[in-house]
Amino acid sequence: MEMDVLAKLKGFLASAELPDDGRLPPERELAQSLDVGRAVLRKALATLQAEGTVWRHVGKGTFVGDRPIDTFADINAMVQRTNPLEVMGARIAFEPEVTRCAALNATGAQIAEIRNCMIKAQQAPTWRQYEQWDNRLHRTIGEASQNSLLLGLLDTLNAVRRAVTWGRLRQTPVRPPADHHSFAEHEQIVEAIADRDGAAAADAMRRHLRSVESHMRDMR
Amino acid sequence: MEMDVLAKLKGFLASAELPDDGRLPPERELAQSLDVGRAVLRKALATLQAEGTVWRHVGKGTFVGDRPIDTFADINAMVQRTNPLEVMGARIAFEPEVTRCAALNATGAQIAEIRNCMIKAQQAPTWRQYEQWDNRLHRTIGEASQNSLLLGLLDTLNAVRRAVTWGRLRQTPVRPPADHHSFAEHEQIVEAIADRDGAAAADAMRRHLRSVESHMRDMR
DNA sequence: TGCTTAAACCAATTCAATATTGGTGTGCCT
DNA sequence: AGGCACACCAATATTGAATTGGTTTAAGCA
Repeated sequence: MEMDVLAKLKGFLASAELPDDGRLPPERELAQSLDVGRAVLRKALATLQAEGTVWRHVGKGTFVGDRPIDTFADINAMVQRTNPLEVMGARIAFEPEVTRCAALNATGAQIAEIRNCMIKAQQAPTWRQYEQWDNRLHRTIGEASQNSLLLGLLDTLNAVRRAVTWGRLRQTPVRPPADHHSFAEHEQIVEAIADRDGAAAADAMRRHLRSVESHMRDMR
Repeated sequence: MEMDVLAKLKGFLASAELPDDGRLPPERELAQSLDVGRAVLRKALATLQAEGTVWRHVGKGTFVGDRPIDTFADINAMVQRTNPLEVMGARIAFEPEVTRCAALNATGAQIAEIRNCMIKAQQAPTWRQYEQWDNRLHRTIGEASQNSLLLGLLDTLNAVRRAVTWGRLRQTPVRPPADHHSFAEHEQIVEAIADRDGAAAADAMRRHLRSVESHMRDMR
């Protein structure tokens, strides 16, 4: 039998320069290069795969290194373990710092959109639409941080929040009152971001969320 | 002028059966259906969009309902969109606040375990084991926040971090030097938590992560 | 028999070309 | 002015062909 296809293969891996993603040529080409049949090459590749130095997938190819993790941040698990109080705690811990980054990195267009969301929220004729614009305001602040990972975490947080807060949508009054506490707080946040004042922005967001939290308690 | 294109459009929305994703026909078709020019239709659609009953995007179409935020709880998606610099930015924004919560809420047992992780990290004979204990230290701090949602977000952040930082494992020296900068920084963090001093804990963690970040830059 | 090779086929995936779609401008008409 | 038809653009969707790991089959060779 072909005595050491595996050794030959390892030699190839050592010598050949692989693209930065670690992909190595398809089986058919590689078999020709190494002057081996495909079946034998596959056996060697199988052992490499078994010992973890290589991973492969139909249609994608064969790669050296570790298989990319396919773990989802299980939002359902978080939802089951947490509660509205924790959600507010997490928001109070997290969002002010996101806001600080936003104040330092937001583009002019993003500041304009944040301000637009604020105005639309103030003018919202129903609570439904108010919350829609409020959500969008907070998320645009996340985008303005210019950090896609922070944005991803914020989205996760919001997904959990929506799942936890579900069902208890406010429908008591028809529309947010003109002196709704959030309006002034939103303005302070937007002002601080527009001023590029990170500390003030973080403080304003923290005050806003604390205010939301206390009103949540009042509602029960 | 066409007096009530908007009313006609709303009538269409009410009568016509939309596909379950809420997509409505493209502008050109819709204009013909309603027997209106595209420009006027666009004006009506613009108001609908402004009042939030509709969202639109180039290439996608026009949809009724809320714009779906492209929430990526998918860690792989986060990994692909982010980079090591963003990861450090997110850690610097997020972990200090988690540490603050930990200082306020940690149990005695958790403080003891955090301290234990710190000692084990100092004594680690290899970089591999050092990072293992370092990871566990940071995660125990997350547990000590007593907020399962914060912990979940921290886990997500760490999963992304591991995936992004993968492959560039340090192997230069055999073991962390005795005067490694992290050791003193870890002690400050643990002290502040043990003192129940939230602000000091957050500051210490922030200094620690900034230090890690600067050393990362030096490595290049 | 026992093992390899070559070839054909399959399903998952990628890739490139094409078609749609919202956004924008221009000229023409009333 | 304002409505309309038309042409263009950039972002997105869609489609079809090519690629790739996996599997089977048959032939070749010891």
